[in-house]
Amino acid sequence: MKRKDSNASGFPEYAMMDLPTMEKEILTWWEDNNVFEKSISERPDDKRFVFFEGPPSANGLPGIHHVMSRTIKDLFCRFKTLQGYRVERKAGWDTHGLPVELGVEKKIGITKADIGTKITVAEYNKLCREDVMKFTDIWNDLTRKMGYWVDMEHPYITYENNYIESLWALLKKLFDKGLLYEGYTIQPYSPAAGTGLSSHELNQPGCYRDVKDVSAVAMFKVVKNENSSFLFDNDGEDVRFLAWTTTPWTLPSNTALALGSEIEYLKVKTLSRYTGKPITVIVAYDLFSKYFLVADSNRTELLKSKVFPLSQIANSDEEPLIYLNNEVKDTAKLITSDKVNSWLVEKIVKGAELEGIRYEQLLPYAQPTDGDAFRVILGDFVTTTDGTGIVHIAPSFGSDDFRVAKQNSIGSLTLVDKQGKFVDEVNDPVFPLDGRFVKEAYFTDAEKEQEFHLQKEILRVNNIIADLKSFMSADDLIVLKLKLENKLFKTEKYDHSYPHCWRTDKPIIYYPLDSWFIKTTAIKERLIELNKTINWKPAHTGEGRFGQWLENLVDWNLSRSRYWGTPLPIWVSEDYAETKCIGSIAELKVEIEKSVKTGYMQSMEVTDLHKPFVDEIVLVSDTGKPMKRVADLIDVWFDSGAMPYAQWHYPLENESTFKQNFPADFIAEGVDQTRGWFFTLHVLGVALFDSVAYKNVVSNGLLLDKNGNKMSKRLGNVIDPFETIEKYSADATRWYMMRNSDPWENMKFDMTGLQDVIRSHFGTLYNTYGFFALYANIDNWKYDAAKKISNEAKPELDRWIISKLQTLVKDVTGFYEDYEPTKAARAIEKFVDEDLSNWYVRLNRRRFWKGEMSEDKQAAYETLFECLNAVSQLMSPIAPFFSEWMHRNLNEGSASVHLSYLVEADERLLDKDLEERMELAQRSCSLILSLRKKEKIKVRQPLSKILIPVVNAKTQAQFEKVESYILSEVNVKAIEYISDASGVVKKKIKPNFKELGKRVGSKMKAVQNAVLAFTADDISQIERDQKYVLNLEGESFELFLADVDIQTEDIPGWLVASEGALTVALDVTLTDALRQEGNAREFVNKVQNLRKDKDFKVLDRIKVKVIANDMLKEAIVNFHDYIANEILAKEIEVVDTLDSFDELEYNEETIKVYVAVV
RNA sequence: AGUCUCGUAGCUCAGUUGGUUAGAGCGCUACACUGAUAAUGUAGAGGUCCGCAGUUCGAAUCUGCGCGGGACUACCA
Repeated sequence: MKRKDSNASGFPEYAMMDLPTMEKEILTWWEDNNVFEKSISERPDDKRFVFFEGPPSANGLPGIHHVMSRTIKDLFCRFKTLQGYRVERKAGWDTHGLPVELGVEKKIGITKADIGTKITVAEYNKLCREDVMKFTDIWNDLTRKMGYWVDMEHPYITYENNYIESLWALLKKLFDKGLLYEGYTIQPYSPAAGTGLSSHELNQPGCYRDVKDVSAVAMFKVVKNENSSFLFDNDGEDVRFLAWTTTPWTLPSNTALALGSEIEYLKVKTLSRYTGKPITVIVAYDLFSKYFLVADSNRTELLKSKVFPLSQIANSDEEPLIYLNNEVKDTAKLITSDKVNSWLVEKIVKGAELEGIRYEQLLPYAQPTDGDAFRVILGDFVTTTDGTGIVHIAPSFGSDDFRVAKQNSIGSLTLVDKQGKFVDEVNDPVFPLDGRFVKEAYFTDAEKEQEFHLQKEILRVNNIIADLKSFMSADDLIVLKLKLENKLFKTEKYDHSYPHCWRTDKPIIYYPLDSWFIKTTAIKERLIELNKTINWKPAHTGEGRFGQWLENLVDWNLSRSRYWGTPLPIWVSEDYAETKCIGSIAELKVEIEKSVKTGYMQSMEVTDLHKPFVDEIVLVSDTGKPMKRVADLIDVWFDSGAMPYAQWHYPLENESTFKQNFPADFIAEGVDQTRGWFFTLHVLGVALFDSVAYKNVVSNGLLLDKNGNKMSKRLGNVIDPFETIEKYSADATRWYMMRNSDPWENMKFDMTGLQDVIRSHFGTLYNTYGFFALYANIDNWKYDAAKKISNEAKPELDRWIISKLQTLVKDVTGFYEDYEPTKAARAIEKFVDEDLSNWYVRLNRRRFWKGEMSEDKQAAYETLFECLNAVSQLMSPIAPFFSEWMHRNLNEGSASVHLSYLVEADERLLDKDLEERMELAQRSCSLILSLRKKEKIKVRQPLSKILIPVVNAKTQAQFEKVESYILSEVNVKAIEYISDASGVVKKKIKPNFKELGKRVGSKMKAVQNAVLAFTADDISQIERDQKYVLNLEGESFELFLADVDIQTEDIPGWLVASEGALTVALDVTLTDALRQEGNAREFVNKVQNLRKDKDFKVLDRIKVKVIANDMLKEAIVNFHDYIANEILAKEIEVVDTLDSFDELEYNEETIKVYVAVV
């Protein structure tokens, strides 16, 4: 930054604040002096603060939101360094995963289908490896420029062999603990492509498409037994559950029905619309009108009112409510003429009462062998938004189904194979289903044609459809079958959006697939328990979002069918009877040796743990069978969740390093990582070491544009971090982000806010420093701790700001320790702006520039120096550059502020009384200035007297100590204090609701009225006696002084202003003497401005000649010395004519003045 | 759809265990101040505290039901 002073000694002074340039200079200095390295190496090895860096994906470009999250990471690390901790920060790169694969595919113009044909897996992975690190330079550049201190020279990289080897070792530990198992889960699956799909893939554009499917409401016949008998009128009654499905092909695999426990269900007598037979159906109340004609909504309400409340139903003698064709009310007349509109509501029950009721299997092609089945269970996912409020459960074809079935020990049927065809067991004498595709879209045209002829023939032969017109899908056939068997209530076409496979364009199905899992449910309790020991910022993320997630934990599916990632180190024999989990390269080599000896493979070097190399390895089982690696890669979240271990190549080496660095004291990432990195870190910490992985975690919110929209390239509202830093500086950006709102809130990023921060905070501080440097250099003052003036010897204002500073140090340290950066930043801002700049410096300006060096001056320099020095430390975590700049300016030749040790608050320097009276002074000044303003009397015009009513001696004593500040600030000669006894003060009283409300409660209104009715005598009485007995409707209350607020309302004859309990009155009478003095000050002001215009030096002596009017003459005569002293004039001469002069506006007149340096 | 979260002045945000006149900064308007001067002060205008209902003597604050924004998870009969 451009220096103003040419001489190198003293405190540097600058021409203009230029933060971006300042930062570049500081960066160079840091690098030349290895400051970051020193900030670690100079701290003791045995006092560590452990930080984990969440690895960003180097595959994408950094954005402004990275500046946000990294500011948070950086600032707490810097803060802990100030406190004397050693804080190592190892950078990391997340390098695996689908985005990398997709990036490469886009780049070279292939699709997944081309892998293995147009390009080998080896070539493909090579490209991924090259491509993923392409932006590292840009990342490193941003890291440097934003002042984020992290070790970019020794990062952990998730694709490196050592890293992967660590992952293998950890997986093996899990395997040995029995926490790694093979199981199956319901996943999106494309039969046509023969592969499972991830949610990423399903969420690609165009995957969800609107299709028309056949939906069916099937009827499940209730088995009458003890549980269900209450649903039956007689033994012959045919009671059915209605359940809706958009995938009738899953009905043969139905094994349960799910109801909502709080949902109300109706038992309704009606007639089958297909067979005309009388049936009784169970359907949700809310959906009743969807299937049965109800005249109008009033009827629905009536229905409800007649059958409710539930508690009354049991012992109600009332007739059941019957509507027939909406009119006739007679059970006997329930007849066949109008099937849909004939109904009779008999009963209403909650879902919970129906739990456990059994029903007959709908389509008994096969029986489940893995559990009980065909029961009513309760599911929290059941709604009444559509369907019947009863959900058909096919555990193999829906994830909710699977989960709820497992919870209720319901058996399952998987009557569809991996090609998407019904298995042979679905063998129906009439309807050709076995071996056929469940979705019409899977058939080729030729197959469809062939199948159509077959269907036509068989339906004709069986006298079902004489002449079938078109192909029937599996859904159609099943619906037809149900219809014929009186198991169908209704069917219709249904439009909905359904996911399709992006490779084949065919609809996907949900299908149980083999996958490898980490059994997180086995350690669920421990995960929850240990989570409670983690300090989450904000707390609700830990308790709410994360806590809930843990409560509803499912096992972690590790398997991914991908190419570029960490291979699962598990080899299995062909019959799956034997399994080996490999935990290291060494172990793998031993196994390869064995295998080579057996002859299953050629000897080979292990150089890369990725596909396809590991897949070429065939091991030998203990019983001598060949073993192949399972094809899966693992979830990339395992990569990053394992970084506490793998970054050190632990557990294969570096045990002591690991132990020193686990668990983390602190981590921070975006809130979107709650179920990502925060979760996987936690799971692995608990599963492997029964420990939390981190003790404190800050999850920051999203960064939005200034209108609250998400930043996106499409909207063109993306903020470039490099441009922002270049233009406004990193410090201002960091400070703005931290001070604007708590980091866990979403933040609207607005450039004008950034400019405000520069102007108001950095500008003020820069100015304050500049002011200090200017005068300290004139006096050639240097800080010398040995010669310090004791605090007691310093004036009131100095002790005040020092006291304030102690509070600030204490508060800010506490805020940082609580991970509350916003509170810290705001406290610092407030101190700098309100206390230091706008009160301390403003009131003290004279002390700095007036006269020779003195002890008082020294005290002022010392005080301001100490404040600036402490502020630079306190702000250094958030604004590392500016604080460095100020610190090094203040302490010539010193080391970095980031190597310093944080000041501690000295409680002895705290003086609450002093702070209180200074606040009285500030508030008084503000009131008096507002009075002056109201009367249009400028501050330059002295006034004679202020009147302040005081309630007690202490308050008066407090005022007296700060009297001089008030008087000089508002330019008044004297303060007079009056007590109540004077009787001139008119007061008003009102109840203190907070105090009184606690005691009188509901009588508050009456008490309020009584208090408001107080006379002046009543008020003096309570002030004198400290209490007052109040009579209210025969009861008496003791009212104490603390129960009321008494304020001065008016002082007759004075100009009065009040704020809370503080009242000031101002005497605005102007005497001649006052007027003359005012005129003198006016003249001084004008001449001072002239000096400045003429670029006189601050210390230049001048001579003055003036053609004065009478008003000015008088002032010059009576206040000659004062004027001369102020304007540094050796002589002031009143003359009649002037050859050369300047014109000055003086009290609405123009005067001629000549000034010159002598 | 579920979970979490946010909603206070034109903008960005405070607002303690509920307490009666809801605050700050910026911006706007007006007026001052002036050897910190591309700084500063004072005043004014500006609010259905997202809505409705409830609890209470009293609700921005507590409860319920909605509305709107956002995130995550899920995509389901």
